[in-house]
Amino acid sequence: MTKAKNTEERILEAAIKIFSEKGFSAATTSEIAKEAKVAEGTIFRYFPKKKELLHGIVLKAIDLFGQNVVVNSLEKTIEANKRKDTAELLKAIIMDRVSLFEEYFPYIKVIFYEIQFHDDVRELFFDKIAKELIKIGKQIFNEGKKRGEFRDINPFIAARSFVGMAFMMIMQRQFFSSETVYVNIEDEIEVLIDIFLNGIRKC
Amino acid sequence: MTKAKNTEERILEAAIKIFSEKGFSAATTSEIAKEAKVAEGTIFRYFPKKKELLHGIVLKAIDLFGQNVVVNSLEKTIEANKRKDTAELLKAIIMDRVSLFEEYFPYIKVIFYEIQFHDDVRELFFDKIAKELIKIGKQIFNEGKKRGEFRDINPFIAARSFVGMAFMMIMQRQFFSSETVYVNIEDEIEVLIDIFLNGIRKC
DNA sequence: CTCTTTAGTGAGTGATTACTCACTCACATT
DNA sequence: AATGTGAGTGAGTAATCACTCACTAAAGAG
Repeated sequence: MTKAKNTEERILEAAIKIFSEKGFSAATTSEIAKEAKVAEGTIFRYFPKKKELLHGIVLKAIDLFGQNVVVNSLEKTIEANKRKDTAELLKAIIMDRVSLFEEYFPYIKVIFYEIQFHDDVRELFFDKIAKELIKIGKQIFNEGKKRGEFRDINPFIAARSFVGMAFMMIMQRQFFSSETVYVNIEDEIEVLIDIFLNGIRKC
Repeated sequence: MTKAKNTEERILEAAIKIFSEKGFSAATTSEIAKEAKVAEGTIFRYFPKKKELLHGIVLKAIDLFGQNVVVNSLEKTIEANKRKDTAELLKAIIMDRVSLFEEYFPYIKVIFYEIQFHDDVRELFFDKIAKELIKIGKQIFNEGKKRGEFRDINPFIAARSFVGMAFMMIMQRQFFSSETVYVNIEDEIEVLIDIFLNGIRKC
């Protein structure tokens, strides 16, 4: 039982590694088996089809997301909102999640890229992650709006814009870090938040 | 000769279609052949390896980009900057490129996906497209800065942020259009520009 | 100790893949 | 009319793929 759980975990971790390196289609089950140090047949005991490995990854990501992002950030939102202004709150939330984001980047990468080819992945992602993210975003945004800090901007577009800014930063850092000038990631995030909040703030 | 050029074109167009639908690895040369209405062997006369099809697509995208974006937008930048402010200029440039963007979305999709797996694609993209985009972005930004319209923000981060906002919008529209409320794309872009310019503007 | 169960194995399999090559045939050249 | 050329063909091939299954080993139950 303990051994079994361990094996399944090892297979999933290997799958995440290989999928994020090569993409779902280019990854082979034999390579995943080698990485997980199990026989190829063992994979199919736990995941009867290759695609179920992908589902396993998405489900694990949803789980991790639920643990680390939703609960935690909502708590902080409510707690910190009593003392600080929205800018500082947002900054605190994002900064707190930078390392988490980098740690789970392989998951993000796999989900983000395979979303376009697999409808089931897309639906899972949207229902379990995107909706929650949108909810949190709107919540924070509406809080600031109520206090008169923000202008009257569609909160969905605002939240999506910020995610896009952050996403592009991560992408550039991942793929073109050597070609572009290096800036400390915390400094960069401060700039992002600065641009974004100024963008939606009354002034 | 004319027939030959036609064949190569047809193969490339079929490849773009299939690659953007399934990704490079999941796409098969036989399917591309069927789509292009040539024998499978014909593909390998023009593109000896499957991967050269991918290169062909990237090169074609670079070509289209050079024709439609770089030259055109730089001209417009210089010309329009004499009368309008940066907000209007930016709006004009983006609006003008929306339909172009949607038309060439399969190219963008393929390049964006494969960039992470193929160093050669990455280098081509960076040298021929990203550098130009950064240059244009900086140019527009510095123009506004010189006039005292903008605050002192790293122009690279600013430009990248805007691209990220737009990119996320396109992504959401492509993959989650049915799940989210539909807003006219022109209105959305106005919001994006509004947030962005407010974000970098002095006030 | 025997029997049952169950996790793990890896050689084997049919299907599919990228790629080859001997071939065709509509032309142009002589 | 005879010959040469090269774009286009598609059956063929070796390699590789996801997936299967008869098996082993270990451990727990009786």
